[in-house]
Amino acid sequence: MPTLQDVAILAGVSTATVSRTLNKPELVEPVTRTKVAEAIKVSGYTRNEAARSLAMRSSRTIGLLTDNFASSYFAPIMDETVDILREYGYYTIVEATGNVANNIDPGKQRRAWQSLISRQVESIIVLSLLVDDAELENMLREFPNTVLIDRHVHEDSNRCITVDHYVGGQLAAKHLLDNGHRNIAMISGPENKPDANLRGKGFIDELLRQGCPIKENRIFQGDYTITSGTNAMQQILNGKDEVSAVFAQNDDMAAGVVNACYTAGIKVPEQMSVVGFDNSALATAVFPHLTTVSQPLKSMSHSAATLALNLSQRHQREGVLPNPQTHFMPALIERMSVMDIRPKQR
Amino acid sequence: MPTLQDVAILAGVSTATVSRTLNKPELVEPVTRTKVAEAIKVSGYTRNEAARSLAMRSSRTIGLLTDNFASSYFAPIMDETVDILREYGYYTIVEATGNVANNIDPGKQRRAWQSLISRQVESIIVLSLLVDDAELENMLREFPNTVLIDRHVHEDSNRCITVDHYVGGQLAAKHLLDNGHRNIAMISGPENKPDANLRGKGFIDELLRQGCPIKENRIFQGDYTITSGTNAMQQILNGKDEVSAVFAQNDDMAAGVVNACYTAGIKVPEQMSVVGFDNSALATAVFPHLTTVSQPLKSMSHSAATLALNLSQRHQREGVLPNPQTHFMPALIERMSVMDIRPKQR
DNA sequence: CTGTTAGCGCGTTCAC
DNA sequence: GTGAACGCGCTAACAG
Repeated sequence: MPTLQDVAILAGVSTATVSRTLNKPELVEPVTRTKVAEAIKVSGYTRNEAARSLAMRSSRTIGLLTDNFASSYFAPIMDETVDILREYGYYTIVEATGNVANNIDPGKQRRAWQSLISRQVESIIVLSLLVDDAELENMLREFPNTVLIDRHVHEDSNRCITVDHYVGGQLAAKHLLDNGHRNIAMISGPENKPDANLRGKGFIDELLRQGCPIKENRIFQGDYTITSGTNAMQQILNGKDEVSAVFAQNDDMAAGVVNACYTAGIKVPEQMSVVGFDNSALATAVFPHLTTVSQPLKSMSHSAATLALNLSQRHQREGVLPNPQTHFMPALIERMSVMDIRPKQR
Repeated sequence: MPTLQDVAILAGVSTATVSRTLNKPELVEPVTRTKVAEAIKVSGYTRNEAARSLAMRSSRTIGLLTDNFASSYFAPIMDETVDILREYGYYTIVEATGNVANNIDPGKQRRAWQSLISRQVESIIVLSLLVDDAELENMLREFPNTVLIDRHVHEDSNRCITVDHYVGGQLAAKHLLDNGHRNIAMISGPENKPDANLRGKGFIDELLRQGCPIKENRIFQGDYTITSGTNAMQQILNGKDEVSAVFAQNDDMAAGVVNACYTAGIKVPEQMSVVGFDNSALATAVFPHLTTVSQPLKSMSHSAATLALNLSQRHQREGVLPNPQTHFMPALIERMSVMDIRPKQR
């Protein structure tokens, strides 16, 4: 690997000049500029970011901490964030804790996080459902330049991107009610997850408010996995309870619900309506395409990136970007999995 | 951020000693060792990987280049590879080119790749369907320490992990034939992709070999997306051609096929059998669960990681690992989307 | 506009 | 077993 030094000699200038043509070309004579450019080309020089970071006391990189690549509902956020950050000349390094659903390993979480810090990231965006609250608190304390997406540990709105899951739950309830459903079941996400709890609470409250309280025995526990959705639905079906609609607190479980229905010979939406949550890739992969509650991932990514940038060293130099929106509202996406069962009027 | 220096002062020793206790603890007196450990703890020291890379002339990191996080069939490979590499004390830094299906941007590809190189990765694992062959050749030339997963540009088996797609196609054909299907259609992947072509060729050849050649007009062009599967299947259905089974060259398209069927009131597998390819997460999300051809992703990841390690600087020092298997065979996973239509025997 | 010089934080000889 | 000194590749003053 050729170094700045090599290029300098080749171009017959000093290393400082090469560095300048690379970083502040306007400060260097056009003639030497091309001379240097030439030397860079023929030598195949690539700058050493490690050395650069050291010298600048700034890595110009931000870290993204996620659970795992395979089951991330948030893959679109990752793509978007990386893109935005790159526009601002920032690197993103993404680390996965390797946690999968119920198999979480705090050791790996910490190592992944440590790895980001030792790479001198200027801030960290946490995009994880599986790092628990206590651990998150620790991370926040040890490394304050942290932006949380959809986690509520810290109340500083400068560090948290949030979505109103409660409203999301309400949206789901309203939609079902509007379509004439009265016998409604719900499949919850993991018990200890605030987002899941909020979705449930919004749903239940709205049902109650509209005079159609949900029955206790129509609430089933799931854990956001497809199979948990399938299992819950089987219970519902076996119960011989006359349910006409189900709200699954995420799309994976909703897909499981659809599976259970068809396996049992129940048609969706003709005999069973289902509403999901997240508007994940699955929603348009299964039949029928899922009516679901979507989060504005793109906007959220943008805010997260902006917040991370503002927290970084850039802050002190080029000034901060205007503070972006941090609280977002979900929206109901109407597709094919809910049927209007109101009596036809003529 | 505290530095080695800070720790040294705090512990009342030299920086060299701190460095040693960190990297070669056996060379330092137990007493001072604990003294240093203490100082590290109270100061909250984290080592600066940038400085370390510089001094060691080695980053101990390998790069993973992929298309994007959102639509990657290879997410499991990424998770697995990162895990393995970490076991060997190696960092993985993953970059996405941001390319999506038909929207590929060579500029972004190159930037993502450059970014890896400037971070001094010791080798690169390419896990991409969307970087084209010519570009791949360039990368290989400029940076030879590259491992290719499921791409065949370079014939060096030390650098290529391959899967036998041809055999995969055969497997799909055999399975359909074994279940009594004779009127079979196929939906191809992108035209210019060798993997897709091979899957198709294996399928067609096997059908021919068993005396049941596929009709020209039963081959439809897709592009690996769900909607392309749906569209192709609609054509098949509209054609009033008596097809009893469809082979989709990947699971996404197979999901699209199932969608089209149910939309048209055709039951899968009762009225239409379908076989997919990849054994992706989708395969067990849709109804019915897809019978599909799977690639041994875990083994492939292991090989890729090993190859990357052997190519890295580690090579010259600690010696290389035994060369792993590089060519893999797919397997048919039987689930619920194919029906046996052979006449019942008594 | 360009060259000289001095570190950034760490690993590594080489003396002691 | 430990410390002093040097250098990795680069940027950032400061002169000129």
